[in-house]
Amino acid sequence: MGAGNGPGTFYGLGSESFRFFSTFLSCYSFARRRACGAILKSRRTDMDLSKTYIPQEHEARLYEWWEAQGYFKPETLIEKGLAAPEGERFCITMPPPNVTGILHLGHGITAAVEDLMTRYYRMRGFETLYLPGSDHAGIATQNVVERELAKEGITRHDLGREAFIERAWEWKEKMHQRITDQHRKLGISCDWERERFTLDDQLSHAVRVAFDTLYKRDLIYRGPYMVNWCPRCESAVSDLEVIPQEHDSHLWVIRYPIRTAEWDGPQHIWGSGRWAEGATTFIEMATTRPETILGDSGVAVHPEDPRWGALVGQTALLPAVERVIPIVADEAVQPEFGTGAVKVTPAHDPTDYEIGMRHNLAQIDVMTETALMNEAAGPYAGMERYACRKAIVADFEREGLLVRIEDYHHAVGHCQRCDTIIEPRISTQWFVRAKPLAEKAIQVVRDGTLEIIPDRFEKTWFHWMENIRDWCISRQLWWGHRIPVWYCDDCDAVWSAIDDPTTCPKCGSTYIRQDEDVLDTWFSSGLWPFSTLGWPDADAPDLRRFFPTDMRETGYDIIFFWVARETMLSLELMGRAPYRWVYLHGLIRDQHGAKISKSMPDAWKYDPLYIIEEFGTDALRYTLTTSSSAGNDMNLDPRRIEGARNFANKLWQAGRFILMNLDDADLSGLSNLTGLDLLLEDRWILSRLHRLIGDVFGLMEAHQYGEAGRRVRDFLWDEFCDWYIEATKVRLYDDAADKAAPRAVLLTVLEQSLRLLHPFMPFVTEALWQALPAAAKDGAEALIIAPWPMDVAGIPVELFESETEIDVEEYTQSITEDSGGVFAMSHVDDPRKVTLMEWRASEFLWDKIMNLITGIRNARAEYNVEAGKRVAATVVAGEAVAALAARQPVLAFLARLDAEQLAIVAASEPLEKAASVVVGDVVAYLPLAGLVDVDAECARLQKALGQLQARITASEGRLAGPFAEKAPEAIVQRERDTLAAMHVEAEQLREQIARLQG
RNA sequence: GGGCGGUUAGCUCAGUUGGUUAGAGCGCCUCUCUUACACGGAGGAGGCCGUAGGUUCGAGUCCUAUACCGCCCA
Repeated sequence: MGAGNGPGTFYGLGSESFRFFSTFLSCYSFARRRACGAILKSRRTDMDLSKTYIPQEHEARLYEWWEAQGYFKPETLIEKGLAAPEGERFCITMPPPNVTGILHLGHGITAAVEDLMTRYYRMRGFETLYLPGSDHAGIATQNVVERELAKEGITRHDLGREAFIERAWEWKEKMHQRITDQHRKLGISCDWERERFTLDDQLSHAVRVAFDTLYKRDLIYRGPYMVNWCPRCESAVSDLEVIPQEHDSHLWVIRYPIRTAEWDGPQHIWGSGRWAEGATTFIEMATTRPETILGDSGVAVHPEDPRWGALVGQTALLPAVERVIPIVADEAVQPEFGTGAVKVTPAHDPTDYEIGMRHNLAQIDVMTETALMNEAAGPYAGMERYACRKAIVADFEREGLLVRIEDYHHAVGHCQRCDTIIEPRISTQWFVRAKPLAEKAIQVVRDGTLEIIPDRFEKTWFHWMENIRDWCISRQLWWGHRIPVWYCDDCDAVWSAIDDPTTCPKCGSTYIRQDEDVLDTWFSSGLWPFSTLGWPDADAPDLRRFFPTDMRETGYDIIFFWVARETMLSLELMGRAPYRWVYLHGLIRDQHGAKISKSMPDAWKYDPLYIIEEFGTDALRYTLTTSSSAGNDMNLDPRRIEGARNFANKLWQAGRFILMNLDDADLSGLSNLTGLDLLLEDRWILSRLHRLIGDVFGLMEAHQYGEAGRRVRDFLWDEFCDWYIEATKVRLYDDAADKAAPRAVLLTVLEQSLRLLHPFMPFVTEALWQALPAAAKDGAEALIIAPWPMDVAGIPVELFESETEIDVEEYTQSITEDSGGVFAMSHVDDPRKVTLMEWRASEFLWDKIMNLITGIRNARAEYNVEAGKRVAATVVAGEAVAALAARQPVLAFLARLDAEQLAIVAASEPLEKAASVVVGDVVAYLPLAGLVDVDAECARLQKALGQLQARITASEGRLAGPFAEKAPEAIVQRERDTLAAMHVEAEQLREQIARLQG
């Protein structure tokens, strides 16, 4: 190997395609110092791209090569002069995947979109950093590790905290390795040397500083409040971690006896069936959770409810535990629900908690941390909560206190991680005061500092932020960042510290202990955009250079979990928003819109690794980036992936074709395309490329990535492959023809298109690009760092765009007057502008030729002309005769006409017994001897005329109405032009019909 | 209950300042293994853009209402 900068340094692949590749690379590095024509020549004789594109032959080696070359690192871009040291930069931090398991398509689209952005900005010449990492995912990881332990028949308590954490680290190492491998397979160009993990020392330090800062600002507090308790995880969870699920359940209507003068308590024991004997007055109410009866400390009715007004102020006797509870009036009670009275269980229901606070009712916790009934539950102590429910309902029935049972459908909160039913419970926890943070987060979105794409999510953002509740951040787990708060056993001091203290700062006691709990995992990932860059070290170079970052790209499903928290924490700790844009992609579902889960029978079809194996990474990435638009879900149809695979191959074939047709070409003309003898189709494709580059740039800047990717594909397949490449065959297959122009244009268009497509399909584009001759690359050493196209042959995409819409007539005339095909406009002084106008004008004539060819092919098909048969034709071209005649061979080739018998004339008498193809004012006659049936031909033309006539009528109607006065002049003029053209074509059709009938 | 999104060809989806005849892939029909490509090529069929109103010279696109599907929040 030459300078050792080729993939061959890393892999010794023996395929033919690869041999060419390494040969070429060695040539390339050599060529940087001196001309290597001879080597280039020998290269082509033994080179051969594989017959089809085989992703496996390229992906791994290219990835390793890119990485080894340092292309993923911003430093490399500076060193190579591809980005300016203090110039524009682009930074995106990867949403850290959980170390719980393997990647799915959600991670796939995240990686694909983020890498697309990264590669785009890198090629744009920005100092670009895509920073990877992973998340310890506290509760989720702890759960999977516990499940692993369960297989061995042990619990985390058997192991103890330290040993358990060791096990969790082992798990993390294993999963992290797998996740990283998969990300590499996806081809993402992130800087692995900057990879972070939320439990890294530095990031853990950041968590402590963040906590300490917020605590000292009184934005973190601790206290006993109603929280969502997961009895399986034995931990509090935040509001967002509770997933409501619809359930078919019951409404139990029960009654409690009122203490009266006649009856002030039971004479018989609970369960005897005579407990309520003698009671005269009852208050009736409904509950969905009978087991919480045991924790009731009151009954509430609406103050204006006439049914129960008389009872307010009296007391009821709570069955089973015989607690005397007051009947209170509270606005929160909905009179229309159930009986209008509700039991109040302040320790087990958020609403009841509020009511209890207002009326000073006791908070009686009747359950343990694992949701067994505790001693406060009296006779039910020790029972599991749902067993207790059953038992207590039975007892109520026996005692005549169960009025009825109704069917009831309602939503019950489940733990996001383990699906256990959440038990609302009073518990002492740590909270972040969210309101002041949310106000700033609202502000930055309102004033446009932070832009959310698509913008409809801003509304969601505001709504959530405006109704935000304090964030419970403590978790009763072992895996995570331990809360940096210490308690002194001697003086009861409580304080937060960044470094572990050894003594109490107040009394000096050494009897201090750290809080047992850990922080919510989102607290640490909420620091991600700056902790990964070195914060809290304000002088960390990455922090200074890359913060605030530019993009947060993620699924909209975690906008609150993560994006909102990142933003709030960044605004509070850094004083500014963590990024400029939030780009939210949609969720991926299967082809029928069902959520993809491991339990689906065809889940394997949606495994990214399977897809990569089967279709290649590029196919997956192209599909994920172009199959939907921002914020919208995607029903991923495997057929689309197949289509993308086919596209990669199509591109490969185009590359093969071009390389095969270079021979020992002199490619010196590449740098000065406009100096070559460019024919109509050359100018056309260059014009199309010029437009494409401009459009794609606009789309990328507008974050319309999917549309950009589709445009490039459409251009490559429908214009470049189907028309341009086909058209060049006329010259490439003709030994007498000038091949320099088509070769140069083929190479230029392919090379520039590969750049545009690279962010979408990094591997096939790089592999192909590496195979192109150095002369076509404008000095770039790798496609991944090749500059983003902004011009074609020195004509910038933004040049005079509005002024260059060409007057077609002027152009056509200028070449009918035998100007040698050169378009001259004396009043335009900038030669680039003249060229561009000429290119634009060529679109008009080439369109005409394409339409003519399509029309002829259509007629051939209708007359069942043998596919390969060359037929004679006469084209009556009117004033386009010079332009068409100049491209006579292409017309003959693409329409399968007999070049010897193809006449292109300005005017002619209609041909007898010929099919006619009418395109505007041009008519092609195909004398299909013996095939043309007059009636059939008439019908064919009549059909075309009928369709055209309908459009003419519509157009005339439009122009006769208010349209002509009210619509903008340009639009009206266009309509007039169209109508005129349609009249011409209709006239031609009528003539043909008349000829046949006459 | 509040909010958001979707509803476009048989299927999966594009369609961003309203402007000629609404597009793609796959599938379907006819032909074609023509020396880049059958993971291909040529030709073709297929849509009153959920429904009803409205604004406008002009609506898939803007407004209102409504139906169905989905999501988020309470």
